[in-house]
Amino acid sequence: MTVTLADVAARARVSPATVSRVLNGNYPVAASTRERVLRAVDDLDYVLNGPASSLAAATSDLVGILVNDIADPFFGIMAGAAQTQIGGPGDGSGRAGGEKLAVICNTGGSPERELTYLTLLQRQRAAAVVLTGGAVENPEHQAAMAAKLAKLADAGTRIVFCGRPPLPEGDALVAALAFDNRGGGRRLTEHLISLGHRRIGYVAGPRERTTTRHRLEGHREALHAAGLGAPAAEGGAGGPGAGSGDQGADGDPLVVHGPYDRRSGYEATLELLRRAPDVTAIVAANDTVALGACAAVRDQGMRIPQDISVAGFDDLPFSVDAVPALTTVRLPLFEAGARAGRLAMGKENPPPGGIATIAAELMIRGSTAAPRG
Amino acid sequence: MTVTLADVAARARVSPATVSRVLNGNYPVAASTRERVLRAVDDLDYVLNGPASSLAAATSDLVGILVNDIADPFFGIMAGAAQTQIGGPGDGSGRAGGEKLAVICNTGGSPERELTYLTLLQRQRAAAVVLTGGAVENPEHQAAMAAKLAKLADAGTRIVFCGRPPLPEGDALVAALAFDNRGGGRRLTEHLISLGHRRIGYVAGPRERTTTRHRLEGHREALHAAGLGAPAAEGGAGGPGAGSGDQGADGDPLVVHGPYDRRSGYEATLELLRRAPDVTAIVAANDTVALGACAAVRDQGMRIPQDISVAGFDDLPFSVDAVPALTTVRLPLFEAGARAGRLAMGKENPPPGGIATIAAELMIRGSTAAPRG
DNA sequence: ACAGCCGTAGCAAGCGCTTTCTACGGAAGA
DNA sequence: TCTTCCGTAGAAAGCGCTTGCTACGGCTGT
Repeated sequence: MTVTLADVAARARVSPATVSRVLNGNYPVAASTRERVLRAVDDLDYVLNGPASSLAAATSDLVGILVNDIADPFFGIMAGAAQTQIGGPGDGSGRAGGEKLAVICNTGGSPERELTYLTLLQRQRAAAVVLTGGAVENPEHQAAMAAKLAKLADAGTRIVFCGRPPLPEGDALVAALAFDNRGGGRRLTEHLISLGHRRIGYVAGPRERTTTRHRLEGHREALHAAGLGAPAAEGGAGGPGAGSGDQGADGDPLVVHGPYDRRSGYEATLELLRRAPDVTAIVAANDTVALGACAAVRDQGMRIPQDISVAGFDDLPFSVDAVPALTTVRLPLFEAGARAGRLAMGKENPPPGGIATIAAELMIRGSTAAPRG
Repeated sequence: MTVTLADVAARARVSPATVSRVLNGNYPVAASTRERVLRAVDDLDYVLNGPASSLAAATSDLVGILVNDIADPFFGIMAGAAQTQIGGPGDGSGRAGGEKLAVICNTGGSPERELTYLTLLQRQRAAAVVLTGGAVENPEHQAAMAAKLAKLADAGTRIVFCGRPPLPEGDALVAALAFDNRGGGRRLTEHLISLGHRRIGYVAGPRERTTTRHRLEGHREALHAAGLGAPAAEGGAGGPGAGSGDQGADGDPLVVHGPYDRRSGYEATLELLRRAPDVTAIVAANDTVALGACAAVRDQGMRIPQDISVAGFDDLPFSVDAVPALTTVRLPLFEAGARAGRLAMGKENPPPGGIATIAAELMIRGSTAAPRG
């Protein structure tokens, strides 16, 4: 039923070995023979059997891209950009050789699924794996990840981090592209402070996430530098047994944690406004959350930015269209994703030290202004 | 270096066949033996070799999901939902059996890449393929797609369409979930007409796209029904050699085509306003385009909806947060994606006739209102 | 007590491809 | 003219797993 290499070989009157070599193009084959083989391939409509090929060659052409939530453009943009460098033609060069299949895996932010996907990828002998987004800061999980990644790495899989810091036990085998979340967070809050804000609410992302922590730390750095610091809750690996409440278990009433979604932004903002009616600005963990925050502020009958300023993070495409346009921190998601893709393909050399920090740029727009006289 | 089935077998003092059967769980194995094997697997940290397994079993656990643009939440939501039903655990049942690896492939809307991915998937002997989004209405491409899909289908790959109509030569092997784009488009325009609008501009998606055509047809149906029809340009497979201009080559000056992105919405709206300064409403091909349209309207110094109404399509998450909130047509993207995933997994029976139409719901919000007296 | 079964486990034959090693013919060098 | 070498093609040995078929006890039925 299905056409095999041998069928093609028979039709081209050559040996299977020759057909394989023509297809892989890594061995000298006379032009006339090649042509005959190619014609046979065409005539028979032959399609290589991937599993068989991978088995024999001990490598596959799969590249995994792990994301927390593919419905979120933050990840969609990075994943799409990475795929640009990995799969299909489209690089204009026609049916180029480096054809790989990019596999986007949606972990939903769950550590178990992350590990499961890594196993699945290991099972497929993936050529490379790109890990995007923030990592979960759970020692146990991190250890499991490190072990798994080490195993993948020495099975020949290239590992690339994109927008997340490398694991503590970072081995030299990985390349990492980390966003300057801390610096971006700091500059954003500095901007607010320079406008005259003194009481700033912060809608943070989920706890135990590097991204969440770094952005929040940047925020606090700015606050402290301006002498506005809340009780310092920094350093250490987070207080033990902080419970799961959204309440500022850090002891800081001006910070509320929640998932990275609109609803969380809405509710956390309401909570913040209840706790501290005197806040004049709200910083959200990301743009999506900021949108929810804006809605909440508006529903409370306040105007942005006259009554209260709101800022986001990421500069997703829709942020410029918010009304007023959202002040935020721009992360070059597409560029970073593309670079990660290139790194995964071995098309680009890893940065010195294996890790590069990607700058974040403050985008000042209409949603922030000086507090009312 | 790498642990193989045989190693596990040796350690468990059984034959490789037995280990395989324990792992696949499709053959009776005594409990005690199973336990011994499982322990050996654990001890050795064994990971199945996917390619070898796929080769021997002539099936793989890959499921492909084709999307036009993964950075667009429209696709991200569907893909994520589908993956929910396909990959990883997370269904609460722990390491269930039906573990599959969902592969999201980003075609960028390009026919060639679509075909390329299908070939790659065919090469991997994918268990199923989910095609999302509108199809390109190019006879040649459609024929190629039909041929490719037929080949996939009789290689045992399940084919599911999600949010796109099945191919003309629809064989019974596929299940299709089609959005009621035409009906949604019609109701949206009817709503505008009922508010009193008579001159309605339309920012359409790219030509040669089923989605674009259906939404536009719905719009025109409503117009005609109200006796507002422009020169009827319907039926037929589109005028030949219409050139590539954005201009209303259909002959309808109130319609401008462009890609499904914000920028296109912005520019097309400017063009529309120039051509017909008397329009009182603008319907966009989708929400993203609508955001661009809103920006353009605002930049022209007009207010929404007092001076001009704007409507979108899809009801993406950010639409409710636009200011004013966007009137649009809600498509149950998540539900459809999940259902497609289930269909792909064979967890759900295909709808009668193989094709189901998914209803679109009109969401009336603040961006549309009666035109100024 | 013996034939016949059922429940389990092993044997061995591939699955379709890659790749090392060998072979062969002709061109170039001696 | 004979040897050497290069360019090119074939033979064959796996890659690690699945699975049809066979084999072997102990149970049941008569």
